[in-house]
This record gives sequence, C-alpha cells and structure tokens, in this order.
Amino acid sequence: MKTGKGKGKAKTTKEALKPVDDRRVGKRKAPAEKPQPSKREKKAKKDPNKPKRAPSAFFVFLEDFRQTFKKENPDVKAVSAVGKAGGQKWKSMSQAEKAPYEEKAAKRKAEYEKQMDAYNKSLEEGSDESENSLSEVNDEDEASEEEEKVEKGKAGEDDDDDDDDEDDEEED
DNA sequence: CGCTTGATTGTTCCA
DNA sequence: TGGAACAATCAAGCG
Repeated sequence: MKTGKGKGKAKTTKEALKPVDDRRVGKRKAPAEKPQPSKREKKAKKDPNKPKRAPSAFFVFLEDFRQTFKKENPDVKAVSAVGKAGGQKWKSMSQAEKAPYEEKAAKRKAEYEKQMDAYNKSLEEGSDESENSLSEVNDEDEASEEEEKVEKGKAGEDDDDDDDDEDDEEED
C-alpha cells in the first residue's frame, strides 16, 4: 500500500519550503544511549548481511548534481550546500526529468532486493519452518545491463505522449 | 591524528 | 499503519 502517498503531494514539498527545522529526520533516534548520538551511527550493530540501502532517485540525481554543482560552485565545499541546492532543484524538476533517475534508482533497488532476499534468509537462519522459498540468490548473474530502449527518436509513431507532465507541477 | 557533523529526500524495514 | 532510521558526499573543525 504505500499509504496512499501516491499523490501525496505536498507534504514534502511544503515542508521543503520551510527550513528543515524539525524535518531533520536524519535521525530521530532516541539519544538515550549515548550523550552524543551521532546522527547516523554507522550501524550500531553489525548485521551479518544487512545490505546497504539503495540510493533513492534523489541520491542518484545528487551524484550527478554534485559534480555539476561543484563545477559551478567550486567554492562551496559544504556537502550540505549540495544537498540543499539539490533538494530545491529536485523539486523544481519535473517528474519527466526525474524519471531517468528513478529508473536508475529502480535498478539499484532491484539489486537491493536481491540482497534483502539473502538477508531475509539469514534472519530465519535459525528458524525453521518455512524457509526456502526463494531460490538462493545466484551470485552470478546479474551483470546484465539491459538497457532498454532508448528510442528517443520517436519513430514517428506517435503515441506516447502522454508523458505526463512535463512541467507543471501539480500543486496548487 | 581522527572522528564527527552537516543537509538533502527517498526508500525501506520493523513493531 | 506509521514512524523511525539510514543511504552518499567530503571537507572542515574540534578534541
């Protein structure tokens, strides 16, 4: 389900307008253990195979944006600057532009899912019962880069066009 | 000398 | 169902 966030719209956008004050979801963890709970403690507990989260479309976009941003702002050395700028631009971008990034992110996710598969198994490790349902992840495999059709030429077939949006953003 | 933070959004998982 | 936590970056700053 996804909490109906599908078009949730707003929510984040609006919040983004305002300084992230409370939004620092970075880590709301309860800092009770350590006086200085770092924002993201690198995994307090080591999991045997906990795959790292796949970068979201936003992160993917950031990777590219970082370089661009640095190029135009070589003076800026603050990582946060890129984050902020990237965040704003991200919202400025239309979904169509984010699409390619999302696609890439989706790919990363696919691999992540694979890892999770193995991770899940390890979780049950001791448990008996049901197990094995999925095939063991093949270690090999992958690597295929199927790049889909990048037919941007539009062979003339019309269609498509529905791309929805382009610019405009909803909101309103 | 080394760890820590900082900031973005999205995504994902656990209870 | 909801919240909580974490994903990359990268250098500066403090202990």
